[in-house]
Amino acid sequence: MRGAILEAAVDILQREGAGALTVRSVSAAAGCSTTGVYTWFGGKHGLIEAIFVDGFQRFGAAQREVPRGRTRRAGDLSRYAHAYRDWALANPTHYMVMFGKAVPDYQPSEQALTAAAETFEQLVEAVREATSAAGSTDDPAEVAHHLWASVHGYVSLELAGMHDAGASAAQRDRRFRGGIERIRLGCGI
Amino acid sequence: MRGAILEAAVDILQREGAGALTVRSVSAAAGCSTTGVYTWFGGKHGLIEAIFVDGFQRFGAAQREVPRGRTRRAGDLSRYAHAYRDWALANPTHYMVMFGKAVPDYQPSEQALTAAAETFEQLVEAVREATSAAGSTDDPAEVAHHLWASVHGYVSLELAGMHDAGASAAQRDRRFRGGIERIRLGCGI
DNA sequence: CGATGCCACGTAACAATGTTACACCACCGA
DNA sequence: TCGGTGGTGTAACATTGTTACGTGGCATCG
Repeated sequence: MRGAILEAAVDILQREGAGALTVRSVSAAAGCSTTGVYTWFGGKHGLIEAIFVDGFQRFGAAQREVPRGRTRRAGDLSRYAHAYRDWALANPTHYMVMFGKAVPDYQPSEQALTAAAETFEQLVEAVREATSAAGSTDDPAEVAHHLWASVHGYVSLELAGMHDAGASAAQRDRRFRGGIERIRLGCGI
Repeated sequence: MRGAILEAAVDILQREGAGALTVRSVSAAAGCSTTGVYTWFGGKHGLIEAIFVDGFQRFGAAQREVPRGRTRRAGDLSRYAHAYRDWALANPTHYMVMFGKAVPDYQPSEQALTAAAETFEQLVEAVREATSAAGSTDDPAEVAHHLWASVHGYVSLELAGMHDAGASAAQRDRRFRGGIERIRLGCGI
């Protein structure tokens, strides 16, 4: 039952948005009564938390599926960036629950943030190999945080619609590719 | 009356968060009935839109108050970045309404996004001077978007609590300063 | 085998919220 | 003076999160 509720909740979130994610709609889609959400998740807050953690697990799984070169080289990181953006664009509402306060008054618990941090650790590990291969002395965790923040910034602005009005998908793709280059090499000023 | 309602709404948003921003609470704080929100803003949606536009106006004003050097040099941009972060940390809920989908089912209208774009134009102008001073041939709009996205990414992750658990304010400040350097010079891999 | 307790579940209710219908009243032009 | 227009308040409605209470099935134990 717990799995069915969570699955229904994620499905509604993806298809109809955060505003349609109500206890009644979820329980109806899961085939139970509203009380089911309370017995299994303690309330809507707990359900959102489960969605949050589930999102980072799916997100981390998508990152792990990024094909790796024989030896980790700098260019490989652009594949992570594209995989990051692809997942976010494919799951925009889910992404916004994880990063954008899409649900008012929801604050992830310490455990939930720890689950998120585990996903981040994957990136740190990849960066660690890349920095050592590139002979850099930078702290991998700081570099990883920088990559995460920069890519998240691009994705977040894109999801918020903060683009030139009417930018096509191809234009957005090109802008993101240029962004990856600037993340790697600096902005030139 | 319209100004009183908007002022009350922003005040509640800042002090109690997006979850406490209800039509009744706003109208009570503004000293009118719930109908007032409908006569002046057409509903909660219109009120949020007004808050959105108001936020970008305040945000743009804060950016314009950044002291400028005699000639715009590259280093000046770090002052913009710090002003950006300072405003966001001082107005976290307002910032999240503008960028983070803090209110479910709210999608900024074309006009609202245009108002946001005007604030962005200020940054483009500043970048234009800096790129020409630095002899760069990059498109200022692309560089400005890159700066915006990168700084927004740092700020957004910080507001979302995506940090090492228990990072102090000083540690967060230092991380952001390092981030600005990496934005300018690249991440090293 | 029968009794007992526990746990999942549903029904129904409650408070809060966004929204709307309707009446009221001040003001203004004819 | 009269009619109308527009801002205002009251009250109601549908929806949402939440909880109290009753029910039934299932395991455990005498």
